[in-house]
Parts: sequence; structure tokens; C-alpha cells
Amino acid sequence: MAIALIRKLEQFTRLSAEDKQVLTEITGRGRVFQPREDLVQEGDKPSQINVILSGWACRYKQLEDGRRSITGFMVPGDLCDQNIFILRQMDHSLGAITLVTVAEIPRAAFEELTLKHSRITQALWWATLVEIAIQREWTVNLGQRSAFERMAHLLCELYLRLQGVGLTRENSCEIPVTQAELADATGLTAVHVNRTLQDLRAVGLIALKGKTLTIPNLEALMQASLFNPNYLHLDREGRHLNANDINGVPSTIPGREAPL
Amino acid sequence: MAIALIRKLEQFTRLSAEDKQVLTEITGRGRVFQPREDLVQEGDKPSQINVILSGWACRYKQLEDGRRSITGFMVPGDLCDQNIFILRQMDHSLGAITLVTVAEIPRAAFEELTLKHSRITQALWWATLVEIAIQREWTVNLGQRSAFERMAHLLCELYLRLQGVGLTRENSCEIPVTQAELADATGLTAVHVNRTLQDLRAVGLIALKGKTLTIPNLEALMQASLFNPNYLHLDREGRHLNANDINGVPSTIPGREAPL
DNA sequence: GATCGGGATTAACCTGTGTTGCTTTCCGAC
DNA sequence: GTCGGAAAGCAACACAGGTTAATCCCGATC
Repeated sequence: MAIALIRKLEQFTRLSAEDKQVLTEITGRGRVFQPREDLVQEGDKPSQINVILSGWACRYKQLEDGRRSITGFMVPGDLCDQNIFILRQMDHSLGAITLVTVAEIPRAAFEELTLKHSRITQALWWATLVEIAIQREWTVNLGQRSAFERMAHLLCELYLRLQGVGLTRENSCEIPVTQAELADATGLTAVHVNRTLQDLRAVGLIALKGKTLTIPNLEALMQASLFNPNYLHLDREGRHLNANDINGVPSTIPGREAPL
Repeated sequence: MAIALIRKLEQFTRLSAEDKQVLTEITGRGRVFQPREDLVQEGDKPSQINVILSGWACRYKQLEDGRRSITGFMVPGDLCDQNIFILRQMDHSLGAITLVTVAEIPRAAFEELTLKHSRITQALWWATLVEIAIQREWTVNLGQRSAFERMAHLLCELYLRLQGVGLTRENSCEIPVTQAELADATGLTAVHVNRTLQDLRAVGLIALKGKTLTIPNLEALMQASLFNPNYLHLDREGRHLNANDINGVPSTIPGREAPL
């Protein structure tokens, strides 16, 4: 069950067999949430670290007048802020999008983990920094890109993140998200999300039937959205030594130069 | 010179005299940057932690076609991501807005600091979590709020952040930022920023002459922008015991309940 | 295989914000 | 004080994206 988490962290560094064992033990079997159920609600006192083992969730904030903003998607392997329990209360909610399995790691167990396993601690730091970088990129996305670029950019990001945890095959992946949810995440209306997806299909940048997204030419989609993958920080040291056997991620992701 | 940093961290926790001494020593005299000069550029290898001692800076990203997005403002006391040196290269730039004094803390010194001073480490974690929260709120701001609400919200945030480090007096503070920079930060055009500021003035929510912002009724400005201060996490434990002598921050910031 | 309901799609119309281009004000340098 | 450049302010017009509302589609349920 911890496979996605391990794959994710191994994008940053090689983990030892022991590290993997520890991660597997600490995530356990996981707790299940139904679609639309909240894992955590704004105002709650944070008491544990949540790790997505399977399914999709999102972070969201609701304004007083009902408007909702999805500030991020969480896919398998993602974990919510380490050390979040320093804060008195959550300033946003986490909601299940699909059926979701979540490992709930209690504060004490988490602190022991980081104390004893420096390699994992480093990797978790990397994950935290990448998450901040993603949040920044979303800010850019909403502030500067047109609807067309914005949707394309989001789809690029999701594809690469899923690829990182082994959830793509060929040029396809599953995006189990409604257009209304895409709207809340992109700051567009559901109607305009629909129009925009049609446009992306019309020019052949994506194929999307049901929840299956196919990207015939990732390079082209990246160009169309001014996508620069550097913010995902996938440039693991030593990656070139064994690019082909890691997570199925080819060593040729555009924009990633060969490590020094 | 470290006064802003100390004030900032003391919003979260009480620091000992020794803690303060250490912070003062580690930040030193600081290096000066001219307006528009970059402290760090996208692509650089991060090698140190930067702390703003005086003046304003911003994080920004530039798209290939020239569009620029300011993803955050940095005011005195703010520090860039701890542990950023885990990453191979910066995915964004830091630019000086005014004349800026910056403490550049080398990796080794920083690691020693966090190793030896757990109270400071906790406080730095708090600062990091708040920064993530601010970035999320900016996502909400750009995605959901109208130009009017957006500007109002940004001004609320900046006012409260400045208040936290003692840079407000009465109902006023300095916002040494051009309308073009506000545009890059809010995802609006400079022309529309101007219109929006006029609107805010017209309804009496703000007064703004030169770089001096006055907020006659903060409560009203917050309401107009659907501002919920919870994401700034100013609810320090024990704050009520001595609210009046800390940083000049009244204990009555709207939305902050009395500590348990 | 009829019904139901959530999501996707479409159309017609509207408005908030962008664009262009100009004028005015401010402020530091000389 | 005046000169020059940057920032602020302003007006007219254009369009990306919002709004409303109706219809279509399809899988789940009985």
C-alpha cells in the first residue's frame, strides 16, 4: 500500500530496504473515505500526518459566500504538511474526490520516524519543498495564464505527478475529477472549463474520454501552456545511472537536463 | 537588525534571551541590494537562507514570453524556505523592491542553529507553515475573488503582516510597491489596479497617498474582501497573558479567538 | 428496459477586466 | 527651479470568460 509513497520519495533519493520497510509499516492498512467526505476540516486541530495511499483528494477553502477554491490536488503518495500539528487549527479542508485510502500517522510515530531515518527525513523535506513550489506555480497559473494555457498546464502537471508514482501507461492516465472540480481548481466556471477542454481536444493536444486523459504529444502540450517542469524538482542526482528502471519514468522528460 | 525576525517569530512563541542573542548574531550586519536587483535568480543553486532585515522584496517567476508573476511579497523578518538547499536549483527568483538588507545564513550555520535551538526550530517551522498557508490563500485570492475583493484582501494581509513585525502605526503602514508590481501580484493589469484602488478609495475603505496606506476601518476592509485571518496563524498560546506588550499587536484582531 | 440523477455539453447573452494611447503628477538630479 | 523619466491617472473600446438556462448523455437502480 505504501508503494506510491515510496515511488514518490524515490524520485528524490534512493531509499534503503530498511527505509522502505519502515515506510510500509508506518502507513499500515489505511483508512477509507468516501467521495466528498472530508478527511480534515478547516478549524480542526491537526493531530496527525495524512498520506494518500490510493485515490484522489484535494485541499480546498470555502469562502463565506459559498465560493469554493481547490488549492491543490492530492494523488497517491502525497502527504499533507509535515509538522502541521505545530498549528492550532487547520486553515483549510481536505476532501476526498474519489474513494480514498489514507494512512494516518500519529504525531509521535512521525517524529520518531524523522528522528531515526535521516534519508527519509531528507526526502520528506524535498516533498514539502516541491509542494510549496507547486503552490507557487498555481499562483502563476491563475494570475498569468489564459484559460486555455491554464487547463493545459494543469493537465501537464497532473500527468507528470502521476507518472512519478507509476500511475500512467503509454500516454494516458486517469483524472477522476469532474469539470466542476476542475473549475474550482482553475478559477474558471464549469461552463468555460467545458469549452476549454473542447478547444484542447479540437487542436489535438489532448484526448479525454470518460476519466481517461491521453496526451499524444506531451512536448506540444507543455509548449502550449508555457510549462517548465523545473518546479517539480525531478532532477534526482544519479538518476541517469538507471533511468529506465525507476518508476517507469523515462529519462527524457523535457526540460530536465542530465545531472551534472 | 534582527529585530523584525525576532518579532516575527515571537508571534508564534516566546523566545529566551539566548535565543534572541543567537538570532542577532547569525543574521549579522546584512548585505544590501538595490531596488530591482535580484537576490537570487531562477536556476541558481541555493546555498544559503536569506532573511529580510529591512526593505521589501518579492518572489517572482517570469514566463518565457515575458509575463511576470509575483508570487509573494517578503517584508522584514521574512525568510526564504528553510532547507531550500536540498534542491538542485531555484525554480523562481527573489527580487528587491526597495533598498533591501538581507542576512545570508550559510547552510552550515543554519543547520547548527536548528540543531541546538529547538525553540527557534519550532518557530521557523511555524514560519514555513504560515508561508505555505499564505501561498494557498493567494491561490484562493486569484481564483475566486473579484479585482476589488482581491486588492482589498492583499492590503489586509500586508497590513497584518507588517503589524506583526511592528511596522504599522495607528491605522497606517508603508506599502513601497508600484501599481505595476501590484498588478503582477494580483493578476490584474496596471490600469485595472489603478481603477480598483480608486474604487477602494471612493468607498472609503482605504486612503493611499504616496506609499502610505491608511485603513480607517480594518474590520470593514476584511468584510469587503472576505478576509479570514486564520491562515496567518497568529493565535499564539498564552498571548492573552500579555497581549498589550507584544509587538504593538492588539489582542483583538478580528477572527482570533481567545486561546484555550 | 424504464426511470432517475449527476455530469457534460451547448447556446445566447452579458460584464469585468484587458488594451491602447494619451495626459498628468511626482520626484530626484542637476 | 527645471528637466527628464517613472509612476499614476484617465478614457474609449474590445474581448475573454461569466451567467443563465436548457438539453443531452450515461451509468446506476429497480
